[in-house]
Amino acid sequence: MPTSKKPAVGRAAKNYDPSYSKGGPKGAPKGGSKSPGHRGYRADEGAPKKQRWNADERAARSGERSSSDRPAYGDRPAYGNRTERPAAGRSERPAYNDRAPRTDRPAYNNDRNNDRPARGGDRPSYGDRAPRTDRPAYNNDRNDRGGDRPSYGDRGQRSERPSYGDRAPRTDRPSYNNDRPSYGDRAPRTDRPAYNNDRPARGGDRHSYRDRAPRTDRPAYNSDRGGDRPSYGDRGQRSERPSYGDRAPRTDRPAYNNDRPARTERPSYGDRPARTDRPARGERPAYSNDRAARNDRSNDGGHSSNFYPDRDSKPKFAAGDDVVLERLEAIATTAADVVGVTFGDLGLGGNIVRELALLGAPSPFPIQAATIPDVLAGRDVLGRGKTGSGKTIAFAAPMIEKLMENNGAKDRKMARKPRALILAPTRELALQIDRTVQPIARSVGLFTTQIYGGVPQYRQVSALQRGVDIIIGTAGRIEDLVEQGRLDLSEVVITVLDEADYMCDLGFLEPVQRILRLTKKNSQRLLFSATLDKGVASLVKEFLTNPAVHEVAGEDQASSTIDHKVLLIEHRDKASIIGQLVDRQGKTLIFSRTRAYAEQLADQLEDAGVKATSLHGDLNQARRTRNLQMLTSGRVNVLVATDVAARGIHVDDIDLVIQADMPDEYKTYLHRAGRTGRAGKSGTVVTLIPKQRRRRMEDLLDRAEIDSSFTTATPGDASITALANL
DNA sequence: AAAAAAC
Repeated sequence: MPTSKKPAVGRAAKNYDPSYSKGGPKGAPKGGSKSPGHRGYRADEGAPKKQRWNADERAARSGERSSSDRPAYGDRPAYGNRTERPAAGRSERPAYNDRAPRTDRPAYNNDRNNDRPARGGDRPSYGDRAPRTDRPAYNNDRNDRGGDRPSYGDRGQRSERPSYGDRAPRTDRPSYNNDRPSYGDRAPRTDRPAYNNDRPARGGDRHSYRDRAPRTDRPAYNSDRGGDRPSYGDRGQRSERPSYGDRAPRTDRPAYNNDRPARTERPSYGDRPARTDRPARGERPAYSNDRAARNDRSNDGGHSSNFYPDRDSKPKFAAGDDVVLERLEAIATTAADVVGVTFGDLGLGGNIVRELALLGAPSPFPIQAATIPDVLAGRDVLGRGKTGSGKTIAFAAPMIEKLMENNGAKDRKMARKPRALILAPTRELALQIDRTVQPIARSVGLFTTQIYGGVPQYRQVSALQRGVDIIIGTAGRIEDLVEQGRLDLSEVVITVLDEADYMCDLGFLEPVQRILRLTKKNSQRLLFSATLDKGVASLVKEFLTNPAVHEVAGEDQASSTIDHKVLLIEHRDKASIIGQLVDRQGKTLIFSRTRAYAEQLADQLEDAGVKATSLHGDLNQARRTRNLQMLTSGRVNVLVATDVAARGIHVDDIDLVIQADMPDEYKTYLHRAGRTGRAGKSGTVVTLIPKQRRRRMEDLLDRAEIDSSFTTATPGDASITALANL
């Protein structure tokens, strides 16, 4: 019985007001009541003048709330009702205010303003949001759009904004507010061109597809909505509902507790013998650059026979060891092989070729020329091309061509099962891949959707219900939807693993295996990575058949446009040295080993007046998406990230990568470094280490086959200012 | 250590 408060408030009564349970009748005045029986009553504090609790009070008391007062939300973990809440509910929104702050409360200080960007100009269009009835339209899977408006925290507060004043505690916010005005333009996202730049794949001079942005035919949704089916009449409304997506992020909350101290020093691995079982580059079998020879290699079978490591050698590759696995024996393609070859020559159809040109890829890069014919031929393919060499198009374009050939766009029936799957290790990467894949797919009438966590699932699910052909996503949510019976992978005939070697890492391998087992047996699988090695052997063995292995010749340190420097520093100087390095014009990406340190460092830089933000797994997806976008758009010059940003992420014009903590693995080094020096531009990688790490660092660089200078540095040294002036 | 799920 609702009026029986006993059970519902057991905890509250104990903690707050023992007399409460005897209390007054239900239906008493709202919070701040003068009724002694009501929980809002505060005899000692002139209730009348206390209109409303401020954030602190709410935080302090939120745990004591009686669910019977707010039956709808009491312990509601999900926001289920929220979506149904009638417009009227909005006037109640004050209640919501409490909730938002709550989520972050434990880590109030960490909660760098990032989360409230949206507040001001973002929501100008709220008024027209009215058409709630058209909600079905939500289908539009505008995933990453949602990202912009992280928390409904801002939502409710809208009308109550005045009360913001009480929120005092967030003193760290100041600079943010200043930026905020410019947020206004965010909503329409006309500035999105930046998105297009994200396409990781294209190196070279093609990074200029930004000009392509104004694709008026699908302006805003370009990247996100898997379902941007034109046939969906609701399109128009979309712009008015930009907001919903972000609600979900609450799930990230618990993670905030990590106040673990940033560990910058790891015990000691130094004694691990440097493994050099990798054959020297030169020893690799002679490349057959001959196209004809390559074409009939289908019967060579040679690659796969010695592809797997010896069984007894496996234990050597224990997790945690940074070892260089044997290279895959690959067919190498050189740039010279590709001269004069067009995408059409490789077997792609007219629509796709045209779309690629629009994307800024008029002719194939070596890795694309190498893998496209084999993918079209239906073979399993392993592809290795250095960071930014065009791997996304290398698998995406032929994959789409194949899907189209087999019954392609004719099959538009609702709830058709997806026929292709692209798996990525991080959500940002999945998003980015979709930005490349979707336009190509759309050019031939195929549809894509993103399936990744951290955002509400309903848009993803409804996209699936409408029917999509290509799924791009991360492992967790994909498995989740499969378990819910909302996603059926049994018709998937092409599966791509991007960053395949990483997907074989501890923690990723098993989910990936489970997902692959759900796809059609003996279907086509494509594995790509810049650091593809025999670490993928277990996957290859179970899921691939006689794979063709491709790489691009001549991709070594000598051909790199990246300059590497190691600074030997005192640990206590680290922050000030970073501050000095970052005092410059270009975009800088800083890698930290832990989320907490990334957050802390970003805070420190901001405090020092640097426009900086962070990217790591402790942020909700909305903030992740937005913070990355802030670097892309140039709103900040500095992004401090964990290794979540190490792989695949493409941001134009990052010219300096700073490793505030050295990476554990040589592969991580290569991927982090690969965020710069893209598109043939020059870039610099600076790694800060205490001098006792020098030996380990040298070993790591050896494994990565990188030459680097080592310089002892203290704050203010010329070596540092020189770097800052690059 | 980080990443990846949570209507």
